Amino acid sequence: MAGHRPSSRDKILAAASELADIVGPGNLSLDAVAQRAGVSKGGLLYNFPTKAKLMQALVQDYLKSFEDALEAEASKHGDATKNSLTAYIELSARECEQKQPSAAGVLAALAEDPDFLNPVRDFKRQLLDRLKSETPDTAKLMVAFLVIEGLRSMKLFDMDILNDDERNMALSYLLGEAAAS
Amino acid sequence: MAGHRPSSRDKILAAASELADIVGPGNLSLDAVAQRAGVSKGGLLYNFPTKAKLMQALVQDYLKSFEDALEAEASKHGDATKNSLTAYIELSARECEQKQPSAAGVLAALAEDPDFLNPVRDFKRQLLDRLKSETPDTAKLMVAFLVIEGLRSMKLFDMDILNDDERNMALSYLLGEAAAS
DNA sequence: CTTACTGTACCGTCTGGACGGTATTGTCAA
DNA sequence: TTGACAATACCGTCCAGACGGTACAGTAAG
Repeated sequence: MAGHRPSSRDKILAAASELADIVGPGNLSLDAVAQRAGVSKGGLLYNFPTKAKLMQALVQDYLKSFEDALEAEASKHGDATKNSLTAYIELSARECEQKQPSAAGVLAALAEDPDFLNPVRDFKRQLLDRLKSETPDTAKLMVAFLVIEGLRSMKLFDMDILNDDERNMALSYLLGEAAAS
Repeated sequence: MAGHRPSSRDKILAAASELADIVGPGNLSLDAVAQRAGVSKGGLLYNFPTKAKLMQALVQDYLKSFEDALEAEASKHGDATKNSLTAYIELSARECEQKQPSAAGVLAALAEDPDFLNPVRDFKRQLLDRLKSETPDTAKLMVAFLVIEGLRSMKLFDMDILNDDERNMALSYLLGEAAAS
């Protein structure tokens, strides 16, 4: 009762992501998710009537946390001391350093059916459009956006190709270019 | 060893990639692959004793075609009229425009077990090291490398977030920066 | 009475892979 | 030349188990 109780729904979502990370994105079974979430299978299916619904929720959850982080960043220095591209780069740099378990859930959704990623595509296109309207140099924006996508994909695949120095080099280059705009 | 006419092996590999693209990376079954390749399941299992071996071959195949393209690019203008980073950017730009079905096979391997991507990581790290030794400005190299990774990941996920103009803007910016090094 | 589950039993389907068989092509001693 | 054998490259069937999903009776809390 005391504190914030994690709902079954949240426990299931977290368990699904963690499990996807452990067993591989394509080997996620409802039985295993229910067990890890400390929920009966009937309970899981009460919250998510089908596996597809679970996958959609996993993606929505991922997008939601992304959106929240963006909003938090925006309200932190709400006025125009920094341009929005700079804010986005800094946010992404910070996200790069911490691991985000929910990403594995997105991969599980992808494995099930690539169409589950459509909301991600739409979200990113919207984000890019917003950035575009607030950034004078489109070429530099594209470069920055793509660098961050590259970084994000590496993290998604858990491929630590770059070391910290190399990552920071790219990021600070971007920040310099963004400030010069 | 390697036959000239399309061997069963090659047909199976192609069928697997195509099918992964159709049914989703995580829903690839040996039966379906065999059927599409025009081979019996026994025949498939003769060429690839386990599903894991198939997945490994899919990844190797992908890497091989990547490697071949790089080598072809290098021998095309073998001497130092262009630096190697410029060559890599141009190659990637060209790859961006054509669709590559083998990418779906890589996703299937990922869905099965993320560790199957280890050879990809190693290959890319090696590539980056080579580029690093031949490129004076490391920061610009990192930016270029990451932009290309971003582009590649979008293609992998079949997310056409950017239009041609936007893509070319980023690419020509990179080319300009690379030439200035 | 409703909400939010638990727990168990069950169903039809699909899956990886084992296995035994077979046609074709070499290899090689007599 | 021939007959015996072996290797290659598959085919087709079968199976134990896992899977998503259904059904339903029970229950504890508000």
